[in-house]
Amino acid sequence: MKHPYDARAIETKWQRHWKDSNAFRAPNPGEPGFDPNAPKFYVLDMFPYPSGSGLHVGHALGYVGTDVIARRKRMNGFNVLHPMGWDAFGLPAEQYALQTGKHPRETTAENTANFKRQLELIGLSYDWSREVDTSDPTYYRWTQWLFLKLHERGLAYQAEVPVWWCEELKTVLANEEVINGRSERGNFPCVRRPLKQWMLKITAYAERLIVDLDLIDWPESIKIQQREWIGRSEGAEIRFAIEGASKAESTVFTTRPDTLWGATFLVLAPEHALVQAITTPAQRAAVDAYKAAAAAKSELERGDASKTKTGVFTGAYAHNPAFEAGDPKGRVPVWIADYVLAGYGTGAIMCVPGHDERDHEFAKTFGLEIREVVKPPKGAKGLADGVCFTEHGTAVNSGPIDGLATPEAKAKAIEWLVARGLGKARVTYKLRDWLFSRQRYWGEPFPLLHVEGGAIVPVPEDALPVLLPEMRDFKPSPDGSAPLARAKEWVTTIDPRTGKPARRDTDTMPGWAGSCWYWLRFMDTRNDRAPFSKEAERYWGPVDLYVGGAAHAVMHLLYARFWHKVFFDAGLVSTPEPFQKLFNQGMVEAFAYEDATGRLVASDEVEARGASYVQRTSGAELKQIVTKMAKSLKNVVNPDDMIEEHGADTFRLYEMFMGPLADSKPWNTRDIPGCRRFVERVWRLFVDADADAPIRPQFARGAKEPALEGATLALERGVHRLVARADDSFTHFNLNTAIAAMMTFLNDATKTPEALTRSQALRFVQVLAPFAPHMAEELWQRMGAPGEVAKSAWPRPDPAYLVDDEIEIPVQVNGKHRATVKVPKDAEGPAIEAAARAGAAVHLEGKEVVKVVVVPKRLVNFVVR
RNA sequence: GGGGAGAUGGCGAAACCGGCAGCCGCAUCGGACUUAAAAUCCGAAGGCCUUCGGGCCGUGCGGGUUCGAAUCCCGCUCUCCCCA
Repeated sequence: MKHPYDARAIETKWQRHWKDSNAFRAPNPGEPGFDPNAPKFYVLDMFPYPSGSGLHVGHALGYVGTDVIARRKRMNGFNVLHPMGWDAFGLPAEQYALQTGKHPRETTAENTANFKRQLELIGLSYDWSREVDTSDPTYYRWTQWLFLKLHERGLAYQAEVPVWWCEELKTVLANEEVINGRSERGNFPCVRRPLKQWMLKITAYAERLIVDLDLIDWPESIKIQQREWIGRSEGAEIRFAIEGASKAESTVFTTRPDTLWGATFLVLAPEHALVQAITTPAQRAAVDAYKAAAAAKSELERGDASKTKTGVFTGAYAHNPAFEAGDPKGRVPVWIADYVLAGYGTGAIMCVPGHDERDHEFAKTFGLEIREVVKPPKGAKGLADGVCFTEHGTAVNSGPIDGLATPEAKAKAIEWLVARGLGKARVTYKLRDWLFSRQRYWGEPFPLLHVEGGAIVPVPEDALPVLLPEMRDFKPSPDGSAPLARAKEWVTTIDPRTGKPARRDTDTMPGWAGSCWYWLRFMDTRNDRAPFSKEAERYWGPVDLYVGGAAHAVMHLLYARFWHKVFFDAGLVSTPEPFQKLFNQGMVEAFAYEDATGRLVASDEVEARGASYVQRTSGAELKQIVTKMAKSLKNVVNPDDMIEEHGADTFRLYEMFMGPLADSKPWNTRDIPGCRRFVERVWRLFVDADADAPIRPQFARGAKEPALEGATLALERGVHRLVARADDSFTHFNLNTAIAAMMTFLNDATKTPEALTRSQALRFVQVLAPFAPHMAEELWQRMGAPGEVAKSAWPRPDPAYLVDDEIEIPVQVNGKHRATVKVPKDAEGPAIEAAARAGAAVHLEGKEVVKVVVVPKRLVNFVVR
């Protein structure tokens, strides 16, 4: 064989060609090769954290998807920006380092090299000249610079915030390292303890983060999740004076100011600043004990409404401002309870046990007064029936607002409070300010100096980056201070502005920091005077299509939007939103096997016996289930192995052929040969492996084009249908249907290979090109077509070829399919009906036709009696 | 606990605006080629029944709307994902 299909040879050849010719470099405006007339398209993957285990086939799904889209967009004439980089700072590298003693810088370099090798093996058309690494000083220099922009605008501040502390490990732990109040490592008890931390004031943007969701083309489900997360609620702040000598006052937030007249007690968060001051000596011991217990709980446990309510009386009383001074109904006890969170609203609530579930439970548990102030509408159950009524109704026992429906009662109550100076309307959000400090080593140092007198000043721009000091031992210190605090020479510095001694800030930024602006750096990666130039941003921004897992629905996508909006306000970017369209690819799952007891059996111990599966050692019958890929299940599939065995083109095709990009679906290595066969059949259609010629003569340059008739005409229709179906697949991201269309065309062409023309073959290869780019390029070259298929113009389907002259129309009787008739494609209603009557005559005989539904080009339905 | 997505043959799936359910593959079975096997090519195939004409059932379950529902509405079950 002189021209066998040799995936490895073809793929190596073209990957080298793309690299050597910078085929996918996207020049910026003003650079050589930039085409100002072409529209731009910025398609971005969520960049990966380069873990030690490398890419698996699930990561590859999104990357292959965006690559197919990017390649087709180039063929559609767009300037395509399609970059890739590494979200390289973060906890896992540091934990790995603590275990192995290998510096995170080394492991990160190895891991990114491995990731890049894997991505290149897949034949992805990234512009590698724009590669970024968030842990590289040339990158984090600008992360620090942008942080200072936030700092300048008053959006970064320090606060005492509770963090997880593990006494046993003598360290601060991140949220994700604490599970049910115990350390993930070692399972030791943890407590929340206050520590001074950097916070970012994302709450200042809460409203805009909600409102601007209307500007972007994102899945509604993600928008809903973000709105939920931000959790806007309207209500009022009301001031309750505390009884006694102190002039203390407690401000509560409520969404139901109309129920003020039913507030019979207050509950403060255990951490509330007032607690200390108002607790009576008799209650002090109980209060202190309760506070200590609350500190050990996570917010989840505390907020869990199903749990029995706990709380402690402070001994103090407050005055409900709805009532006259001295009115005993206005004298309400003040409790503390852990279901009230310090960070939400004002950290204090007024309790209306008649109309709030949790307050109701609490009052019943502790024997507090329950008063009805909202009468349920007719038919609904209320306090009279022993039920806590929380919906809208009519105000009763509520003085000035009696008789009003809940919405009006709310408004009137606020008016009444404002008039008396007792409260005001307020909107509050569940969203909390963002804890931005970590007491960790492997992250961006804060570019801040603590100078004499306690002030904190930014490091001047020209002194950036503040380099992460070289340290060998970066375990957290036993006193809870950050590892950087031990880099003594690094910490001790001078303030370049005054020449006076200063101390560096020793916290580092969280793993999210680098991903808060990377899409901007990609626009102008090598800029060393600014994070990115205005010209580049104005041309490339915003990202047209952002693809990643739905896992990042809130955290990353909210943080990224927040930073982008700050940049927008600072005049650094020209759009209020960073990502115009968002698309979530599905999870790639894998089969796993469980035995009769439900125990999981590793995939490599499983053998297929026809349609069933058995355990190789025991012969026990197993059930196939679908679950995520995990090392522990031994069902992780590595793309390297797949490519080694079948080639990158087959691998890419299978990734896309599995199903719609958005769906979760199981990887099934057994299915790959189908795609492999497709690739080989394409090759054989074009190349006679035993001949001398690199391509069958009928497809070579200068080959005679047969007339458009008979089988050739049928194939011509097929090509147009193929392109139309492929185009359609790109609007819905169900690229599997484009591949199905190619297979259909191939099946047809294989039946009458001599009828296939060079022009049809070229167009087929063009459609193939985004999916199987190496083979497409090879065939394109062998056909002697000009340039590269990657840069050729995507074919357009001609509607005239999309429909046959005669079409088949189903005929139904009473909605049941009874016959199929052939009619000319433009046949009108009466003609179709006549044909249908004839076609379904047997089924109409002796029946009375009551109604006929004729949908031209679609169907006919006879309704008979 | 809250939020999101989903359920179609043995398996992955297709089906545009409500109009022939199951395109295209996998696995399976039959045939051709071969000394043989692999590869390749051709063909069958949702289930049940059949007098071989065809008939009945069928898109997680139960209702509804409609000439007509995988698709729309109401109620339920189950699965997956995310957050803390």
